Amino acid sequence: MDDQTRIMHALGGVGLGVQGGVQGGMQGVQVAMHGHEGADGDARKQDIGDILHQIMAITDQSLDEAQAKKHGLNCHRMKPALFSVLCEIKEKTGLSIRGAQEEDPPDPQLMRLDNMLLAEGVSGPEKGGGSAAAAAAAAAAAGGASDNSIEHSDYRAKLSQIRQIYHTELEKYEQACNEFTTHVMNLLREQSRTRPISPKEIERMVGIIHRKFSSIQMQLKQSTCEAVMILRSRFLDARRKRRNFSKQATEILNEYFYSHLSNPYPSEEAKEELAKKCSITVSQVSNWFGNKRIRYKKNIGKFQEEANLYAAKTAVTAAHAAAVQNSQASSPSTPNSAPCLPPNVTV
DNA sequence: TGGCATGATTAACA
DNA sequence: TGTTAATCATGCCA
Repeated sequence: MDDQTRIMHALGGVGLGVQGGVQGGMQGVQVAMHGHEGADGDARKQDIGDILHQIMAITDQSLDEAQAKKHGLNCHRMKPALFSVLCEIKEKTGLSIRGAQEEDPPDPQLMRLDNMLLAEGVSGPEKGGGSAAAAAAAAAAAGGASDNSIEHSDYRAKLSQIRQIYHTELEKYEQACNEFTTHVMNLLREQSRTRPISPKEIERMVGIIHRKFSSIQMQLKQSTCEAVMILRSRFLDARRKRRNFSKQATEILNEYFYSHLSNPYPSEEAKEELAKKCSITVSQVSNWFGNKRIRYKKNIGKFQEEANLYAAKTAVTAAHAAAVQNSQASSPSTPNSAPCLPPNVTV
């Protein structure tokens, strides 16, 4: 590091390395201070040189010594002129540095995270404790399943919890960012009394701080998204929600299947009726019949026993119905009499 | 805990 | 659009 650069470093905290700027500045200092090049020019140059050397030496001194020296320099008669010229130099070079650091375009990853959090109802206005997408997904996944509402409310509660944590953390980050920014700005303002710091430089520093904090925020957003994804898969994935139908429902479906074995294709009306009886959805009935047909066809032998069982059951039911009908026809005055089963049928 | 049962999903097809 | 066939993922039981 050459002397001039060290001078500028000591003055501005930035290694400018712009020789023309420093030299021009030094001329400017002289012109500003004296307005002319006279006979005592050499002596004044020597004076400025002394000041600059004192400034340079500050960094090598102890705190107490430096403090005393700083006070002396602050009271020096040339300080205002030298300070304003150095500010001017720094402003010029600072602009050229900033030119190379244009505003970054919006990060696509951050945009994706923001969009997702918005869609899930984590960021933005609360959508009644959970997202519409989640509600739709849950409804589509479980249809009319009885425990759907319970699980969905559980999902909403968990999502709300994630949302709350996210906002608390976000608030903390913002507060920390503001506090840190204020702190740095105060420090810079304080330092601006002894070294040239332009408002634009402060602005740039604030930008750097904000960028650092937004990268931390991005991590928060990413982990929140992951949490939502896990929650979704845990609660809303239909395959995870598979529950065996009740024994009664399976019996009703099997009875229909085996009593229509020659054509096990229930009509839409029959499906609706079965769905109502079994407390399941029509599409669940369709799924059940689809699975049953293919599995029966694949292994008739295995299902034979079941088929016989349900055939017998159907026969009993039919006989029972017929008996009740006959009984009602012969003695209408005794509608509540015990069922009369055929002698060869055991229940 | 492994294996079977079973409900759901998906691609292909008529 | 409904069905088939394959497959997945979970539930259940010995």
